[in-house]
Amino acid sequence: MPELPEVETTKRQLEKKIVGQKIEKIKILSAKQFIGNPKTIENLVIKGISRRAKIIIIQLTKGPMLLIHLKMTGQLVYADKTKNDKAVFGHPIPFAGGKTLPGKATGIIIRLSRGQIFFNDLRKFGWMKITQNSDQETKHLGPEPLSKQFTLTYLKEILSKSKRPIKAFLLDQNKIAGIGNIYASEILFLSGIDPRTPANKVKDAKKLHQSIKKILLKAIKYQGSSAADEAYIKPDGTPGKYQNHFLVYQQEGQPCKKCKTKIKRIKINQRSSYFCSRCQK
DNA sequence: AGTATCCTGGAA
DNA sequence: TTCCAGGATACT
Repeated sequence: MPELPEVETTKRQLEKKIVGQKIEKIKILSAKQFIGNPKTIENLVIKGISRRAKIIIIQLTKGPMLLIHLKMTGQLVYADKTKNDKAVFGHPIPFAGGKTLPGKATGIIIRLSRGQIFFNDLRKFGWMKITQNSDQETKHLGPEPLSKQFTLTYLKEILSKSKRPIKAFLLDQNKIAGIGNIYASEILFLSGIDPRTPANKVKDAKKLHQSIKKILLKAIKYQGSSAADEAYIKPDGTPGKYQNHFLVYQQEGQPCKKCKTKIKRIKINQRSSYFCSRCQK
């Protein structure tokens, strides 16, 4: 699930907690989700944490990095060490909202000097990967939409080269990195663009460019979206709040916030797309 | 450009 | 029982 705003929120919260801590032990419960030999990064110290598109990058002393992709249902939850879990690593500990960790979806546990990170992922699409060089995973990605590299000129240029529906186009990580299914719909509503419009037929690229930045910044401000089933929660175990501000996503049948027309849901490339047929042309 | 696939569970 | 879900890739 997590898209740029959720991954950015996760990165910011984790940063405050884990930088400077030593990785003591990695426990893998879901083998296919961990790529590399965990022993090679045990006893290394976390130097920093960053984000590229939807990938979290944890930098370690001596060079290696731990890359993490949450895919649809991944969560990274952090718990400080308490008297309860001091003795037994991986032993269930009480957590926010009456939950216990590890839970059924916990696939990987990283024990740090002063706490633990739980990687939970119901659908098991997410992964962690040890690498010396993140180029392989990031070189194909387009610019970060909130960076200076993402200019109006660039957007116009890539739009002109594609006939794909603009909704599918926005999900293409090679063009712009970090937008996912929630925010693609939100962005197009704010832009007043029908999601089926071929990319090269988009008239107001400037409006689209502004809307991409606006929506992503607003979603970061609200710490991401925890839609329906809490597939996404923040490292502190609590949900984000952008779902309380959805313009069209998951609003099928609800009145459009601008004109009261019922919001429609259609499939574009197998993915639900929400829009107002009156406001978006 | 489309479709199938990795997985699990909740809702219709 | 079928459909649906914040992602991305490997195929035809």
